[in-house]
Amino acid sequence: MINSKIIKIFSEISEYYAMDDVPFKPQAYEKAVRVIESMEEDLEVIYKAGGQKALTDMPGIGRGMAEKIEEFIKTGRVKEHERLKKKCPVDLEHLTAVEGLGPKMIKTLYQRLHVKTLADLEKVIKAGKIGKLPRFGSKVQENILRGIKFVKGGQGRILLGHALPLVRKIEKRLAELKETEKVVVAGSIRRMKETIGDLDILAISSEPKRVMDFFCAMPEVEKILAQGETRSSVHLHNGLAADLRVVSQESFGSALQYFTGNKDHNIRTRKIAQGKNLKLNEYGVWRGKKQIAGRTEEEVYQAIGLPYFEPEIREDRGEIEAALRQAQGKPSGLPKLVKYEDLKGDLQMHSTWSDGAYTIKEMAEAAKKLGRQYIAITDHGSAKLRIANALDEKRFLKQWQEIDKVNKSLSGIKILKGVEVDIDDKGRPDGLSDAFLVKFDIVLASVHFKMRMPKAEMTERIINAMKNPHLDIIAHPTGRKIQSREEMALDMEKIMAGAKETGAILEINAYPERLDLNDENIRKAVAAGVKMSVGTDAHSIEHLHYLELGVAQARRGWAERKDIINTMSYPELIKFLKNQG
DNA sequence: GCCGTTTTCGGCCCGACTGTTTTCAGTCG
Repeated sequence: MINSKIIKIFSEISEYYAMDDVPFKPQAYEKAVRVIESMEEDLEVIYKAGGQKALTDMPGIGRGMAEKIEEFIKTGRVKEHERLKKKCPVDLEHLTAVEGLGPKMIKTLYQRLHVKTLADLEKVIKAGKIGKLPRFGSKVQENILRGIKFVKGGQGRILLGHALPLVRKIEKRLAELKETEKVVVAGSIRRMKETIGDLDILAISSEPKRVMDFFCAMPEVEKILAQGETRSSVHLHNGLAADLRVVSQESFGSALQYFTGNKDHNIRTRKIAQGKNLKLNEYGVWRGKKQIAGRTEEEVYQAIGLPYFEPEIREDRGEIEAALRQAQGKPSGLPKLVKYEDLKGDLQMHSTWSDGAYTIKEMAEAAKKLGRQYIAITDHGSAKLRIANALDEKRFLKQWQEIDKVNKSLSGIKILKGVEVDIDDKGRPDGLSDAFLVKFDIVLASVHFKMRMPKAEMTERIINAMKNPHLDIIAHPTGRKIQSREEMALDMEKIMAGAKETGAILEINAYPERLDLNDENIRKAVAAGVKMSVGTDAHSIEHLHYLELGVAQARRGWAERKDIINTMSYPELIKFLKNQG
């Protein structure tokens, strides 16, 4: 996969052009970086399949960049990048990560003091050499030192599921202030992106100063980066940066629209406004100096001739085009996204019978409290019994007795007898016979070992599992763990075609580290007409909340209610699973 | 450097905050 290398090279080219005030090129390279960051396919594969043409078909990639990608594939380098790097050979990746340090300052530091790395930078500041440079006063030095510390603290993006509890706590606390009329968390949290880089909080208040004072004094705040009347920025102890913006009622909708993003969606909407001789900014939609919209997002979108977009799909991944098609009465418009409350049950969780922390009864009671109508207990089944305390046929028979008992004693929730069975390297269920599997209400198949097989064999392995009529769902189909384990090598086109043909269901595993399928693969499944299920993979009652994360990814993947099987009622689902075989 | 149902040339989203610049550059989102 060469994408990360191209991303690094293009980012650096962008910074170098910015150092020299080259107009427009930096933004062009930045845009291309965002596009490449959000794609899954390997640029090299795309190039090998379709040459430069296939590359320039991507948004933001034109001839110049396609040539550079080609050059990198052929020679392993990009001459223009090397030329620029030679002029200013510095560790851009880490220097630019320092808050408040941009290309101009990095250039000055290199030219005047030969600063190349974070260590160099720390050294010259501590040696008192930096104060002689223009625009490097004591405050700047202090901020840079703090920024270096922050970068070294391993600052990265945080998993959505890990950030949400704190975010909601802060949101609630601000909302309860008497000085605030409304508080909403915007940004990637509102879009429910799988990882988030910072918090963007928006508030309506007629006393912004007091709200800002309160915000900056919260116990989670480690350092105040900026504090103004309309915007404040802080670093939190957990490594997240948080921004609070206070806006007026009249501008709340446009501010929410703007700070929800993403950036490319916003650029598109602003251009569309421009095309109608309007201006869209965070204060409203303007015709000349007259504000014509801004109180609500619906109003803002309407004013520029667009429908409302659910936050989860605001990624400039075709939603604007779909809306425009819809406006012209053409097919393939915006989807009617599955709703959070459409989910009736949870189709993967574990109990004390295998590696869960709570009994079947405790899980069922907790799920009922969350409004689930049914759950599937899917304890591990495998010949490799030592793994995750997996069950054999004998123990399953005992476990079923317990499920029957709990089903009798609990009203208002149904428990399905399920299993998450390992599949071997040929896609065969490991340790449980077909004659036994058929007795379960629902069977999940998953890969837990030999995850590094070559692409063709791994794809074959999964498709073989799909062909087995006793296996209903492929659990966490790609095996990835966000920020820690790569996806297994799979030909997703073939996987989708295989699922469509066999009627196999692909799981959207809602566990924060997994979110697997991810949003883009969900989109492919939707397009292929493949059904999906959402399961929390809960190992404790606290994890049952994760269902929301899975639905969020389904929404980000443009899934509708019909695409997700656990939007069905219990009787519908049982009938559906029986027909599946 | 990219892009195009008003364009293959002439545009390119827009504003807040900081610091030390006495009028604005740099950075960020």
